[in-house]
Amino acid sequence: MDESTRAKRQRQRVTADEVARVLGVSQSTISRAFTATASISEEMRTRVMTTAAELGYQPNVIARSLMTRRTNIVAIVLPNLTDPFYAVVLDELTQRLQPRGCQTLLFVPTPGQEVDEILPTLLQYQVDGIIITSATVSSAMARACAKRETPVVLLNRYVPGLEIHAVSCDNVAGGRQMAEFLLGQHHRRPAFVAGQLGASTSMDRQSGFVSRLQDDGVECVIEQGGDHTYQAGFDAALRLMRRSDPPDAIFFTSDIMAFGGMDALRSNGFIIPDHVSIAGFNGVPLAGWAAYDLTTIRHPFSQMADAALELLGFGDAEVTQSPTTRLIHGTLMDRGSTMSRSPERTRVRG
Amino acid sequence: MDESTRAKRQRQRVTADEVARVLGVSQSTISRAFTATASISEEMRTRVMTTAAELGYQPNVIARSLMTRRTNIVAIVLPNLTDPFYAVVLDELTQRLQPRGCQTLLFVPTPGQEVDEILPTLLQYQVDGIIITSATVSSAMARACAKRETPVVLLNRYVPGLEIHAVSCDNVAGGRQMAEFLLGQHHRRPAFVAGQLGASTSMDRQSGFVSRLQDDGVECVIEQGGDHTYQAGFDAALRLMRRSDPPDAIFFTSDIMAFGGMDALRSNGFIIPDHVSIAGFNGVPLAGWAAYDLTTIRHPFSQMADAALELLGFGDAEVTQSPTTRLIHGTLMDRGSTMSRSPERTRVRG
DNA sequence: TTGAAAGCGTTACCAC
DNA sequence: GTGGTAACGCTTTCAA
Repeated sequence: MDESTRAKRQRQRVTADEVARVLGVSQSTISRAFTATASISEEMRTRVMTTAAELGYQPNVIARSLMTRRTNIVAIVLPNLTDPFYAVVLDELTQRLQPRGCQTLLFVPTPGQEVDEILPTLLQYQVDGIIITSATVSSAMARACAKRETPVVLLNRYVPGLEIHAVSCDNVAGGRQMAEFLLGQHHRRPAFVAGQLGASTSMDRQSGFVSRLQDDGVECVIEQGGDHTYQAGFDAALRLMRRSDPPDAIFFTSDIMAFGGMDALRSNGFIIPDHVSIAGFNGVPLAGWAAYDLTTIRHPFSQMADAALELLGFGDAEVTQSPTTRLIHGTLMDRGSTMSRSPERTRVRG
Repeated sequence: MDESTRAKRQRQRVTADEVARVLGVSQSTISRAFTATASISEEMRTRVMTTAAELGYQPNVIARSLMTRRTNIVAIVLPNLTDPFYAVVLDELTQRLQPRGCQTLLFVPTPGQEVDEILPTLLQYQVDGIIITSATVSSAMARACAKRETPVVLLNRYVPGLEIHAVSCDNVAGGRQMAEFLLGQHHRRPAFVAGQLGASTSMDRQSGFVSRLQDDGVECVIEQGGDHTYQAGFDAALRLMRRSDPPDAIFFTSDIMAFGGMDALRSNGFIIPDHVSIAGFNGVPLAGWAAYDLTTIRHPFSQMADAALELLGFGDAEVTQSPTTRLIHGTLMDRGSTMSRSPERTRVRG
């Protein structure tokens, strides 16, 4: 390399070559100084570090990852950021990744865009792992990732038979818990507001809820919400309460829909929980605030994040695992949006 | 490269070399097929693309960026994700970056960690641009970025004299707007709840608010909130209302604090806005929901995101600009958390 | 412990 | 329009 080329490069950014030239050592030595396990004398390391600091040299992780095949980047796919549920999930994951020296690369599919479409783009970034929330992938894509040895974890979704890791709240159990709770409060005309058609999370909550109600011979009205939005919950609640046989409790498949439902009802003169009990699913922080004080099934956010990273291979155990599904139980938060329909009596389970 | 080496690599991932070998063309040709502007025959391009698809080849953007010096990654620094304000900001930015072929790399400083500390780590990723929200950097760091020709934009903060791009809501003007509005509603004992000590956003809102009040000879109580959290707002509201001279309006420096304040007051028997008017600053979606129906200054989220990307050089204009500060006016959202203190009379401004 | 040299998977430049 | 070859900035053998 002649001097003019070097000068030109230097203007751009400081490289290991540059530091080596200044110190009169080889470029390999610079690399070693920045590798914890490399064999290098303590004296040399400090010399390198000092000069590096002076010149403002920082190793280029992009160039490094070409050799090491590790980018220290984990891709996270989220359907949207406006639902506080995903904000919590992203927060939990990022807080765990950063101390491990990993950063989060965000992918938000546009509405209607399948995860399968964006996965190739995502793989181009050579990420060390992929976390996909509230969506699934084709088995072909799952194989493509496996072939590249890029671990993938589905978060908040699982697909029986699909050869892929999955971590989810136990939605069936959650639905049952809520049914049990509402039955205990002597509700007799419960309704369930579903999310997107075909979304397994919502269907599982529904099936757990409905089947537990049926155990006690209680029928359940099913209302299609359409999607997991405030507005969808808002509309669904009004449709339900305008029926000739309005429910005495509404279980929304997600908190954000419950918030919409509560606002709709209150704006229309209904008192919660006196006129109707409201329950949600997620347990986002807002559900605990006084304005909503929403009874809900709280996702085990921390445990889910821990499990996801463990399955990605970021845990303490460095074992490559065969596709595993982890179902974690949520916690019912008994709050003010629900009340017993016969407060005088204490229900005795038999 | 001998055959055994090639076989080993092939098992890992498909490279351009591999596609070239299969097609019996040079590796350069593969590269050209994936470069829109490259000169290559249409026939060859389709042949390459077909084989690439069959083999599952996708260009390695990490290797590419080593040559092009573009990673198509923009770093976004956010203090936390639990405040819905940042969820909106992140959402707006990501939605604009993705269509431009750019992805978002997230950095969340741990509490107490300065942005200056994480900037070196961030720069190692060779990102094409950096957006820092609600924080600032030292002039030394700003110079370090400038030297590397990595554009930086401060979002929701600006530092006069610092050689760095900045985009912010006009906080002084916002404070004045709110003062004007509350005066128009005949409030006479307004209070302001500040955020973190020394945060320019909060101080600017305060100074605009207070100075406009003084124009009308109205005094303002200043309450230190401490930080931008629900709990801080909760506590501050109670302190204010327990004074011997409680305010008739409370202007919180951020929506999330106002939410806490409203919940605190309602839980303690206060009626909003009858007993006291509440106002916030940010205009997050939740502020518009019926549960809070909060009067607030809505940040010009879209324009701020547009401006930030433009200053990063992602706009239509490809001009490298000298450090620019863009102040954009917010919009006062007149909602139900505030009311006129003398509804009979229409105030006539003189 | 250190230096030289061979990759890592691309793009860019130069001939033809 | 295409092939060869030199970067890009690093890590990692292999000798010394």
